[in-house]
Amino acid sequence: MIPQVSLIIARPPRGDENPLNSPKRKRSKRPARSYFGDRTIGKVAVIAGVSKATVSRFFNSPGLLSRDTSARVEQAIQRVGYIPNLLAGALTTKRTGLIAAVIPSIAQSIFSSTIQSVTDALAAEGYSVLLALTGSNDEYARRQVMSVVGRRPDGIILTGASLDAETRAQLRATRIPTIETWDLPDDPIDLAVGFSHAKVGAAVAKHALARGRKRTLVISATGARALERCRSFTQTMTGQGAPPPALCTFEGTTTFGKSRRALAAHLDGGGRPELVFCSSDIGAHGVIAELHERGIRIPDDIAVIGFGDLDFAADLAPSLTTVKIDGSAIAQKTAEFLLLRARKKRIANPIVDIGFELIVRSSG
Amino acid sequence: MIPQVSLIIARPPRGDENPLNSPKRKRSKRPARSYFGDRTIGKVAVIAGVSKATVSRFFNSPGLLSRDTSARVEQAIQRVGYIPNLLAGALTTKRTGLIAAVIPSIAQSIFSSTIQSVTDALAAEGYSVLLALTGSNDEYARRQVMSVVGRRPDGIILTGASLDAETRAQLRATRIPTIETWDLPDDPIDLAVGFSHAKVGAAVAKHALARGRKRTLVISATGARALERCRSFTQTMTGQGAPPPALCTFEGTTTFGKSRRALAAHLDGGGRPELVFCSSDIGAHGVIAELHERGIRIPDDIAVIGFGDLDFAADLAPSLTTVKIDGSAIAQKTAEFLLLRARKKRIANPIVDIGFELIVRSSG
DNA sequence: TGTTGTTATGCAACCGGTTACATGAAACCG
DNA sequence: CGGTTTCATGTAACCGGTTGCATAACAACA
Repeated sequence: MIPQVSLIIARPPRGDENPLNSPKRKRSKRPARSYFGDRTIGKVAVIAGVSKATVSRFFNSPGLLSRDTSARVEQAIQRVGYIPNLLAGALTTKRTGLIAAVIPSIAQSIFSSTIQSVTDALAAEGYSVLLALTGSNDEYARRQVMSVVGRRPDGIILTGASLDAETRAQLRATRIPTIETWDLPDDPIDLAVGFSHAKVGAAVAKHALARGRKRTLVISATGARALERCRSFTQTMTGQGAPPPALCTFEGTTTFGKSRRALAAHLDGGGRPELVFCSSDIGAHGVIAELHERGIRIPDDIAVIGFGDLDFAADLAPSLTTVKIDGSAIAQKTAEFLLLRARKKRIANPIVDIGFELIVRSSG
Repeated sequence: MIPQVSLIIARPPRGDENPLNSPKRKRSKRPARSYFGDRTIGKVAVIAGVSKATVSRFFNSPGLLSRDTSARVEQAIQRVGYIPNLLAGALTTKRTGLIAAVIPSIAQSIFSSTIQSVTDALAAEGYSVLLALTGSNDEYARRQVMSVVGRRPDGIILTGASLDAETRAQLRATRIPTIETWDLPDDPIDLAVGFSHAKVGAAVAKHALARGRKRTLVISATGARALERCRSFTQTMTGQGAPPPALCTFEGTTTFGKSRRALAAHLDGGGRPELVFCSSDIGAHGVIAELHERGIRIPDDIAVIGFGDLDFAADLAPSLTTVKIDGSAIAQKTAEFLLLRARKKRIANPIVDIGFELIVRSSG
């Protein structure tokens, strides 16, 4: 009894008059109202004079309801301004309608248009995209991924993030459909849609050699994939008797300025490459600007090759020779895979090599 | 006693043989297993020999548990490989830890770095970002926003999207903290962090006039904000006796190529502006490229002014005169606002003008 | 008219957590 | 040493939906 008294004293929240004689008053209502107050399916049901189940069916299997009921429910929904709580539904159905996109950065990233396409494609099917930015810190990436898993997405798209073996194993253990894109890992977690960075490096090297350019410079970010292209470029060049390429790298994302200054430093240091291979078109753009400034002719004195075939590549002067990756094809295949998994269909070939194309324009 | 027996009989988990004599068999188990199977808080609790509540407290108020219990729970978590289901928790707490970012596009958008910063800042507090891409279609934007609301985010960040009055009203009615960024609407939904596009247009116009340039060309995307800058630029110019600026617009996002071709067309059509004002640095970049091609001197013959102070602006040749918006300050204030709202603190000044800066470099 | 389907709905048991309140044990106090 | 706190934990009622099963009302059929 005494605790009861102390309880009454401790709780004079709102109006609450008349708390007398309720010998075993059960839990008073929870405090934290959601912003939605009581605009729930239950309220709609009461107003429409039907059960919660019927309102639920109004949304999920409208065909079951009679014309009359359907109309009453619809009215009630309007009156209340009801918007279904997708979280609550997801708890039962085990389908959150969430797709996680894990990506190092969205600011001027080569991947962002892929994410854009995937998001568009999936939005049409009612999915929303959860964004997880990993930066280039591995430990941080791990935490981001685990946090994402806690939200039980229906799918995870990994793009450009490098995860350690343990995180990959944990991810596999969740059994969440996972798609690695823009790469073809040796040991995929689940599905993969990408291309071989090694082949890209080799193809560019062969092109350079075919044009008789042997002294080369690589300007690259330090991402694992960019370095892989660089490695195979180097290997192919030296394999054909060319001298090992010079290498300038920088941390983080590629920018126009970083790349431009990298080239400037190299030239000032006495470097005289016949060809510069950049890890991104953005970098190539910076290189072209610097060469222009110095009055060096492209490609006669120095050829330039980029990566990505970004929207401006064809419009540069000279137009940029680069490697085109069909990002929207990756996006499309990725969306398709996710939908197949959602429908529990078998996927015959879970690893898709989307290929790439060396687009030879005037710069090299 | 009987329930015990029936329980034993009723549960021959697999193989479902022997369904005899269960007169009122209760609901068989639900079909759709989640990917996580039964790795739930309940399982952990059983293994650790405690109640679900205790496991929950292990995560949410670890201080309450005894050293011993805490250790046992932790072990059980490890053994099970348990990852808490944030959705389930959110249902009770009414805090989803989700922040929705509504934005027209992330591919090469001036806003994407703001989203990036906000995401980083909020990730540290345990929030995840839900991405909603609206495109430039109003109806589509409306649907995206409503779909987002169904997920009950703890906050909504509106950037660059234009919503009709009804959608805005609905959004206000949800009482979800909403921040409009990169703009200062007349009638904000809730909070706003931005700057006046009209003032930007006016400032650029005054700068042009101060340098004696009267014949101008505006190359702009058709977004509401870009047009607003254009409008006030025009008004200020004509107000000072200059002729009305010529105007080239294009739909969708600004690209290097679109902008470059727009200028080319204008010049070919006989236009002879003294200054070109672009709605984006990307566009200005294209303009500079075209002027270079034609051997037109910048800024002596034609000056160029951009918008955004993107990372390459200072590195162009000539370096680009542009309007700098402190996107990370917007992001920081936005994150701060959201956290304040989450903690139910009062916000003294809900509309923040972050200002802008005209950065005069060599191009104009 | 009794039987058997259909249809449209309601009932209530979940989903996987959180948390107000209850409880038992140990610590503290005069 | 009885009474009061404090501490650690358990119990069970939610959160807001979904859905298997039951049922009532009718139509169709023999």
